[in-house]
Amino acid sequence: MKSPGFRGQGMKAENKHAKIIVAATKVFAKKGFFTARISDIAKEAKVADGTIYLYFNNKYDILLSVFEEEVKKIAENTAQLLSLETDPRRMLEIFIIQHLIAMKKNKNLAEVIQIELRQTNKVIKDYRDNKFSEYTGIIADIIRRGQSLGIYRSDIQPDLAKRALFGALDEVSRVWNASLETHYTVDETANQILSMFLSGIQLNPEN
Amino acid sequence: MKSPGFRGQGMKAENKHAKIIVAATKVFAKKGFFTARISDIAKEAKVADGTIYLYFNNKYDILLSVFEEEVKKIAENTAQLLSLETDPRRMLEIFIIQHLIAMKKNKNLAEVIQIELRQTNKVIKDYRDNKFSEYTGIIADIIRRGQSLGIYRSDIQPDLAKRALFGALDEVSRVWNASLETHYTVDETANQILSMFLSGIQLNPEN
Amino acid sequence: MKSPGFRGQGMKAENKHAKIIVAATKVFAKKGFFTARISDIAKEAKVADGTIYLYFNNKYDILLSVFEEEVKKIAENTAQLLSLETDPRRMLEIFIIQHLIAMKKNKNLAEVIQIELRQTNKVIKDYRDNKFSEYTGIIADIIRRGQSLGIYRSDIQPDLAKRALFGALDEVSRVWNASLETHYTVDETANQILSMFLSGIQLNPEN
Amino acid sequence: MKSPGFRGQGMKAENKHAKIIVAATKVFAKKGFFTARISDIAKEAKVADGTIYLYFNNKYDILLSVFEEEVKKIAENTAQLLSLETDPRRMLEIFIIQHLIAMKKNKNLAEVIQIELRQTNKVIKDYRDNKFSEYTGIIADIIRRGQSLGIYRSDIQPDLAKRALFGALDEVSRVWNASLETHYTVDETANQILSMFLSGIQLNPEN
DNA sequence: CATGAATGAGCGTTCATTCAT
DNA sequence: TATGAATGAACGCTCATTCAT
Repeated sequence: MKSPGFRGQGMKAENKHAKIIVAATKVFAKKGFFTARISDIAKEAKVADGTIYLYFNNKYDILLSVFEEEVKKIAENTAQLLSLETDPRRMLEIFIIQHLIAMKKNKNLAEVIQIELRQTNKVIKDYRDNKFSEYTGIIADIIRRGQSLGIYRSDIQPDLAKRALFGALDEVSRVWNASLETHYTVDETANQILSMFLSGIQLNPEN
Repeated sequence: MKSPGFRGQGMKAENKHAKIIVAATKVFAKKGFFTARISDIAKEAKVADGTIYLYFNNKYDILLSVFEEEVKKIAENTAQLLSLETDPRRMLEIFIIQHLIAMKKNKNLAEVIQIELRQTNKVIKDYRDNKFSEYTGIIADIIRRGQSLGIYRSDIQPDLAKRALFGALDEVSRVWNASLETHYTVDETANQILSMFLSGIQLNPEN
Repeated sequence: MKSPGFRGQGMKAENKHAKIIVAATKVFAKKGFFTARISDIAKEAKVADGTIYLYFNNKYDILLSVFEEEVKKIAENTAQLLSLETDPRRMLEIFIIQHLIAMKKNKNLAEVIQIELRQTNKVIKDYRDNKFSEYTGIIADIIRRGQSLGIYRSDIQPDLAKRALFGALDEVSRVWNASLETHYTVDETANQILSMFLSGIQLNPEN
Repeated sequence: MKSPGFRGQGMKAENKHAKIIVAATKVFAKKGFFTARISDIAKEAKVADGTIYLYFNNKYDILLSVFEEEVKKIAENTAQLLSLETDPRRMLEIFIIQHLIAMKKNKNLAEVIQIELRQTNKVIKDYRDNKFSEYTGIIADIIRRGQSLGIYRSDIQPDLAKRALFGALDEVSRVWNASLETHYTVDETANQILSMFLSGIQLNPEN
């Protein structure tokens, strides 16, 4: 990420940076990282091709920035909501709902996270995962808390369950964008996933 | 996919086709579809660049072929094993284990399925999903069978559960290739996923 | 070359123009004309990129200005010193020494003259040569004077000798900047060149 | 420098490589390295742009190759002719004549050597000079031989004289290409330079 | 069938120049 | 005058695809 000076920028620069991020998210989601052209992003953002390079080092830097900035928003929002809760069951519910809401609200972003970030090379993946781990790590934390409270089964591996839940959410919300089948509302979906997952990991399932 | 005539091919042609598929699977898994070059595949297959075009129409055709052929193997293998079973619980177990075994055995393929097929454009995705649906549809079928037998909760949407389970398996096995964390054996993983998922969808979970 | 109005400039403008010339000379010498960026010059001159276009029409105009202004200085200085002399041998000595001193003193300029002005196209070269001819023409004039005085060999072609001497001085002083070998002082070098050249063109060499 | 395989190339490949070298020499001479476009060279060589990259790594590699190959020819030719001579005066004559002949015969090359190789950065210059030193070093060797035989003045620094002579030849032949003035024949020019230079460095000049 | 040299369309990126402030 | 963000034309290079051998 770059930034063209900081004199009296105030808002102009911020706007342009944001405009490019939004445009890139849209274009990447629609065409994929490799198929997307810089000129596509520029056109979408209504700036010149060269302008993009005033704010980003290269094409991949745009992808990373899109990822970082957008994921940060979700992660922070979710973390904040969770800080008000103590019941691991409610916390799981919150995470699931928030994730699905975010994915549904920003379909472009969903694509970017789910699809584009599975590309490129290992180095990039590592970087991505470090960032992403912070987010998915929330799930594992909730599970561990539930286990220490005797609510969740102790034989469940938090890291495995974390992946299983994230994978389930990821695949489920992918449908919304691919629009391959009739799809369900966020609430329906969240309920289904939550009830399955909760029953699956709870010690004494009562539903 | 092409086929270079049928004059006196006998076996050579089949061998070359197969060699290219294997090479492509390896190269796509390692470098990704867009980053992989035709010459990489040719070199890996010990074949001239031009030879590839005797067996495939274009680069994307190779990807599709890799997908079709390899997925067909898994699907057929799984279908055959399932035909010997009637208990929806056992059937789910078989599916999960077989999928994870296949992913672990053929890491290249796992990457191709999980990563490469999330790229390219919508048209491709649709095509992919039609093919892939046959495979993941197995899960939905098992669930419906379990529901009609009164074993699985009737409030569970089979198509949603199908996606949730596939997503969970997909994400869980992704770790094996990315090797980001200490990972579990196939059996461990299968047990965890199975027990979570079974408890989650069973009407009266007793395990 | 431009000139930004003449309202109340006084001195500021002159300073800025000069600052840019100095900066450009330095940058061109270091990076070459084509590799040098306007922003490099602007940064070196501690001026905004756009400011440069208040004083020069374009990048090439800067190069020309650098050349013109700096060569003019040398030419005028040399011409003034020569006006006090009548002996063609002393005049040649003066030219050689002055040229080498100038090159040594202003290494950046030396690079600009020697290297940068050999780039660009024919049109430019012609222009350059017209300007430069005034300077190198001094050598031919000295030789002609010496020939008419019967001191220099009449079979020597002044224009050829002019080029030979300038080429020798040019190449010899190039070493100082490229610092490829142990190099000699101005005096040493001047003596060597002078004694060689004088012996070469004198009618009755007595040294 | 590259080469596309070595199976049964025999002549085709060689031809194409040579064609590109010739075309590049011509284009570089006409437009200069930086102003020359790869597509110019390709067009001149009647090949596709991409073909050039089958034989050269990049644009600069073409320049280096042109330089190396052409200078090697001159250097080898001159060295061979010199091996038949022992008189330092004749040897100097041979060098001067051969150099001027080569420059006159291949005007494109002359430009490339004289102009283009003064560009780019220090690293390149060093490389150039190492190569070029082998050639200009011949002059210094001749002078040293003449000094040890008592024919050339011992107070002359061979390395300085070497540069002076090369610079003189360089500048003199530059005129042929710039065609700025009426110019002399090779013989005329060689005679003038030789007689000046010989008189300049001989111990007892008798001409 | 097999080869791999040749092709050329296409894209990421740079940077001289402009212009609104 | 001065600034520097914005522009967009231009180019080096890649690589999927073709085709003469």
